[in-house]
Amino acid sequence: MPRDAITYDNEGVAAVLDEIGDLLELKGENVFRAVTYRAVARAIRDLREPIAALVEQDRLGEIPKVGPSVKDAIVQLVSTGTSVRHEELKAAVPSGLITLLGVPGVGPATARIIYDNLRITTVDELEEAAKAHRLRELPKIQAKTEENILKSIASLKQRTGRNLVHHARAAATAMVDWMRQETGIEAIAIAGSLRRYRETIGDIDLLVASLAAGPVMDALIRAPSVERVLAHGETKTSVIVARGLQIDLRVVPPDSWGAALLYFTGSKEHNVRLRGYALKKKLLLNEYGLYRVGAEARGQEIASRTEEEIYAALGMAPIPPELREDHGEIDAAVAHTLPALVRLDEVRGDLHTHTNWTDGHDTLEAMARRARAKGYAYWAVTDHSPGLGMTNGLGAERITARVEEARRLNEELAPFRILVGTEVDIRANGSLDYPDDMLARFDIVSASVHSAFGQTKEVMTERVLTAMRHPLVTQISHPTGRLLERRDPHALDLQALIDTAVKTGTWVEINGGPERLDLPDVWVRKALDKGVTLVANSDAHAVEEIDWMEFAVATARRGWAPGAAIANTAELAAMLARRKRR
DNA sequence: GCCGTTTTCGGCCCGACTGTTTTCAGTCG
Repeated sequence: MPRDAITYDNEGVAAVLDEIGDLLELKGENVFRAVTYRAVARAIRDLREPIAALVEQDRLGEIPKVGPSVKDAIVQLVSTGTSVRHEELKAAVPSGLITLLGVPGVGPATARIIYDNLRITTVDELEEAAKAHRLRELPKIQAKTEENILKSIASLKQRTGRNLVHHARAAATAMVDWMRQETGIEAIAIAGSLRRYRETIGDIDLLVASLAAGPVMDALIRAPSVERVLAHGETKTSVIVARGLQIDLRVVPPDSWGAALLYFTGSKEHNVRLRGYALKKKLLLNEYGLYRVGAEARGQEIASRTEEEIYAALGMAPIPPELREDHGEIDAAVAHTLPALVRLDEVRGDLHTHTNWTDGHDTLEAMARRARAKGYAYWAVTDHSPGLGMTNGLGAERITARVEEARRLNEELAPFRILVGTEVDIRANGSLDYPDDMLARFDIVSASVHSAFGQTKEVMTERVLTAMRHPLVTQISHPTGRLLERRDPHALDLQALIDTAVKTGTWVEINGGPERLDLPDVWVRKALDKGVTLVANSDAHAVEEIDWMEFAVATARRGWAPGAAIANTAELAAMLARRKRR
C-alpha cells in the first residue's frame, strides 16, 4: 500500500526488519532473535516521526530493543536502502520459503522439512505436492497434516481479504444470537479486534462464561453457517463460516470472566506487555486470573472476575479496549494519565449525511426523524454539489426548496435542528463546485475530493490545502479518500493537511463509513498532537447508516481523542460558534 | 538480539489444541 513520505520510510524499514525476523526463524536460529527484529519493526511502524530523523540525530537507542546489531541494520537501510544482515540471510535461506509460512498451519519447522525434501517454494507447488500425496512421505508429516495443508490452501484462496467491521459485526451478532437461542447462555461477549474496533477484522472471537463447555461448543459446531471445523478441544473451538471468516470460541468458568475477556480481547501485543509488567511485580497473568507467581496451581487468584479489577490489582487505571494496542497505553494507565476518551453518548449531532435528493436512499424527513430519535440535538444534510454528475448534485433552485423543507420540519421537530449543508466537490484545480454566494447559504460546508485521484502528491496536496484555506469551508471530509480493501489512499501530504487545518481552523472529519474510517486512527492521534479540531460523522446514505457514527467515534477513541477534541460533541450554538470566522 | 530494584548470563507471556508422538514439538492467538 502506498503511504505518505513519512510512514513510507518507516514502513520500508519495518518491512525489511520483519523479513529478517522470518529469515532468522527459517534458518533455525534462536527465535528470540527473530522476536527482537519484529518488535523493533512494530515500534518503527508506530513511531510518530520519520525513522530517518532518529538516525540523523543518533537517537535510535530511544527505541526499545535496538542494540548494536539492529541499529546497524536500520542505519544501513536508511542510508543505502539495503542491510548487510538482510542480504546475507537472503543468500542463506532459499527465496520463496517465506511464502510457505503464509499457509496457516505451516510454521518454520514444517516449511523447512518441505523445502529440504521437495524444494517447494510456492503455494501452488505445495498444493500440487499435497494432492499427489508427496507430503505424507516426509518425516513428521502424515496424511492428516497433508489434508490440513490442502484445506488451509483452499481457505486461503477463497478468502478475499480482511473483513470490514460492519460485516464482521453482523456475522458475530448472528452467531451470538444463535448461541443464545440454542444454549440459553447469557454470558457471551464479542472480544478480539472487533471489540477493539480495528479498521478491518481478521477472525471473530467469542467468549462464553460457563461451567459446562461441551454443550456450548457443540452449539457452535451445529450452527448452519459453519463450513469447516478447524479445532475442537475442551475449552476452545474454531470454525470457518461463509466467506472464509473464522470464528474462535473460548469457554471459561464464570470466575475467570474478566481475565478471559482481557486475554481474548487482546491485542496480542497488549497482552504480552501486560503480562511482562505483571511479572515484574512477581505476578502471573493468564486467561484464568492474576496470581502470585507459584500460586496459580492452587487457584488462589488475586483478581479475575472483571477487567477493571485486574487492571486495578496491577496498579493501573482501566484501559478501554480501543487503546489496547501497546501504543503506550500501559505506561499511561500506570501513571493514571489516560485521556477520557470521547463517548458515543457525548455526540450531539451528525454533520455529514445524504438523502435521496442526491445519492442517498431515504428522504430528508425520514433521516431527520431518525437522527432526532437517536437523541441528537442537530443534524446536517450535506447532499452533493452538481460537479459529480452521477450523484445528481443540487442546483440553486433545489437548494432553495431544501432550505424551505428544513424550515418547515424544524418548526415541528424543535428544539431539534436540521442544518442545511453541502458536501461540495473540490475540483481538480482546488476550486470549489459552488460559487461563494451559493456556499454562503449553507450552515455547514463540507469539502471533499471525488475525482482526479491520480494526481501527484504535490498537486493533490495543494488542491486540498487550497480548499481548506477557503473561508466558507467548515470541514474536510474523508481526507485520504481510501476505501478499505478496495482503493488506496490518494497521494496526499497528511502532515501538511494537519498543519493547514490548525492554521485555517478547518475541521477534519473522521468518517464512520466502515469502508472509509477516514481520517485513519493513527492520523487522528497525530492530528490531536497538533491541536486539530476533529468532527465525527456517519456519512449515512440511508436511515440505518446513521448508526455508523459508532464507527467514527470508535476511530476517534482509537486515536486517543477526548470529547473536547470533537466539534460535534458541543451543543448547537457552541458548535456553530466554533466554525471558521466568515 | 536484548536486557537488568534478585543484572553481565539466563531468560524472554502464556496456554490450548493437533498430530505424531509414548512425553512432546509445532503452531496459533
